Amino acid sequence: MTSTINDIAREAGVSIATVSKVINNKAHVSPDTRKKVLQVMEKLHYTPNVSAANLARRSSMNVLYADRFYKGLPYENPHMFDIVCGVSHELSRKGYRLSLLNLDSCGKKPEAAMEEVILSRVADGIIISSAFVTARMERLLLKYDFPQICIGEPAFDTILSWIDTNNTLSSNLAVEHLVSTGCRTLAFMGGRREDSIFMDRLRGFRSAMERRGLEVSEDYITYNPPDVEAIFRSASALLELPVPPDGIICTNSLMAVGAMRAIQAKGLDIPGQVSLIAFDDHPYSPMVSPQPTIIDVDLFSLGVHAGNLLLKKIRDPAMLVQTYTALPRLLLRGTTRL
Amino acid sequence: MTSTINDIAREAGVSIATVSKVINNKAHVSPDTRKKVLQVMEKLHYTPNVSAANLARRSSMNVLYADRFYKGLPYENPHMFDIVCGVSHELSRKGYRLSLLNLDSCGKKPEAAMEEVILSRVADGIIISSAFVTARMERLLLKYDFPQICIGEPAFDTILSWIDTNNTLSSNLAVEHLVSTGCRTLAFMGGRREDSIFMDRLRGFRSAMERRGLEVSEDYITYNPPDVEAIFRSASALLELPVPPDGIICTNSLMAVGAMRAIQAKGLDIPGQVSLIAFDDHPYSPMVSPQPTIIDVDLFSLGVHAGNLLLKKIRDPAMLVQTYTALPRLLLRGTTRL
DNA sequence: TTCTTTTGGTAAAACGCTTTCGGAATTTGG
DNA sequence: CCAAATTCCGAAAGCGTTTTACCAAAAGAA
Repeated sequence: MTSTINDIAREAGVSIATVSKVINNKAHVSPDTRKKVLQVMEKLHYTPNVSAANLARRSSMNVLYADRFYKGLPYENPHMFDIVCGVSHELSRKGYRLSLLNLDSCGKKPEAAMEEVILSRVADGIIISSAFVTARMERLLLKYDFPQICIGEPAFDTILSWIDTNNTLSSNLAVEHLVSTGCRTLAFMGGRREDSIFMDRLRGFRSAMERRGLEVSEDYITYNPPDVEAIFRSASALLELPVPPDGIICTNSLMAVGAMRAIQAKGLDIPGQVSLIAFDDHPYSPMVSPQPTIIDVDLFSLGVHAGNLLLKKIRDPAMLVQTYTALPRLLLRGTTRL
Repeated sequence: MTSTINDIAREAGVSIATVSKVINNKAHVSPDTRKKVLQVMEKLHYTPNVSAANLARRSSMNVLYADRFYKGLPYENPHMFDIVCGVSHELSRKGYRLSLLNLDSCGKKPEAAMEEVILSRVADGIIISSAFVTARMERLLLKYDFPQICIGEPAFDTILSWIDTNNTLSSNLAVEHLVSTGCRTLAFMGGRREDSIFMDRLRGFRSAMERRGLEVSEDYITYNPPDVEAIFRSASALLELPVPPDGIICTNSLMAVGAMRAIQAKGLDIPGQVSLIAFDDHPYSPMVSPQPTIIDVDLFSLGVHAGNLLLKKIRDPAMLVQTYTALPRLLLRGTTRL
């Protein structure tokens, strides 16, 4: 059927040990022999059997991305795929493969599924959504000293490695930009109180304001459900305040749309009378007019970074814990002044 | 270190052959022995080594999803991830794993990468984007009789298996809905002529119109670049025609936005004076007002179907070629009459 | 009873690699 | 020029499973 290392060895008149050395670019093979072996490999269309190599080498050249991959997920989390692409890109450049581990629909508890994965040696490391990183999960990963990177800072104190976006810095950047373009009264439109990402951004907002000696009244901070109409009302209320805001920070694009509609409904000019800045870019930005100024993060790069970090840990098990936060960037568009 | 099948056999006082039978749920093991072995496995936290099993069994319980996974991809193709999720979900339910094969950044030509993948036995089958299905690729897959499903109908006549959305039927559904809600003059806003998906939809549009005995003049068919301003002008031009359309079919959401702006700029009512229907739903639909009526496809299910079909082929190599087209669905929202 | 199946189990041979170890040949150093 | 080191290569021992071939004992069929 397909050729094996034995066929190559026989045909090239060498031992399989030598062929193995050629395959893995190891030393102690003369240029002539190497060339000969390579020719035969080429001729017989030889490709090493991955399972056999994995077994002998005690490694799979494989990494898992552990998360929930379910219906409509791009709707809930339209950005997650960007990270996956980044990881995959980096790994495949380095000769590794990325497999998806569906921690939801494999019929087992996440921790059980994880232990099985580790013991079965199906992967050399794992990239795991911090949504699945419980204390038990942490213990498991540490127990086996399994190379790992969490996507998102875990919700508890941990000594696992993680990477995340810098939400505090993002808020700071937003405030900085609004203030430097002349805004005096800032409002903040957040999501639900339970959502840590919003709360991080709110914390960042408060500290950024404080650092600049600007006062922040609770009246200018709103918490909104993911519903355009509710957001519209919430933004309208902000504009009714005795001193209405001249700069609004929206923690996502949906809020940006609701807020913009409210501003326009009041007949106010954007960015002439009210500036607006939103978090997270998305494919349909051009749909709104004027196009919103955005603070976001290059998630593809974040994925590349995660892959890179994990590979380092795999190659050097002694490597220490790492954390990394990606810097936000400002996409200057039409809803803030220059 | 971690326990092997030998440890289990010794501890349970049986041979490794018996343990193997227990692991794989095979016959010829007495209930008592089976129970005993299972207990020992549980006790020693035993999980079979995947590489060893793969090698012996000559299969990998792994499937590849071959496509381009690159920066900003969710922007170009925000729906692709939904398919991946569907495939992953179905496979993991059946005990298979899904790996991503980046046909772009692995440093080889797609065909070379594919041959390597097949020969290395790293996967039992492949799901491949038809963007990569060339004639050479087809020959390769057929030569090795490698289980495969194309995502999207290949651009040439092929005997490979594929699944796709039914663009013709989608157009038909759009026409049907518009006509049945009283529209008389329909316009069609397509993308670039090079893009097969648009052309399929256009073909479907023409035949649907013909079937109803409705005339379709070329004036009512536009080809647009992915740029809101251009789309806006194009839609405005449509509305300037001697007999302006009272129903517009937009082949994606961007066009819907451009068209809606043009209609509203003319002071016309949606859907009172002009109805509008667009292809493909997306996470930011609620951002536009009124929310567009949409024709789309459940891509997650399409992915599930693809995974299912591939698994069948893997388990029964004699299975014949299959094609499948997913039925579109109508999401009735605010831009068409009832 | 006697012959045939079925059941429960084992030993041993793959599966296709990597790696260690040792030996011969060659190069280097002093 | 000789000892020491280095290079090149092969034999053989794994790696941890699955599977085949075979055997004894039990069950069924006649």
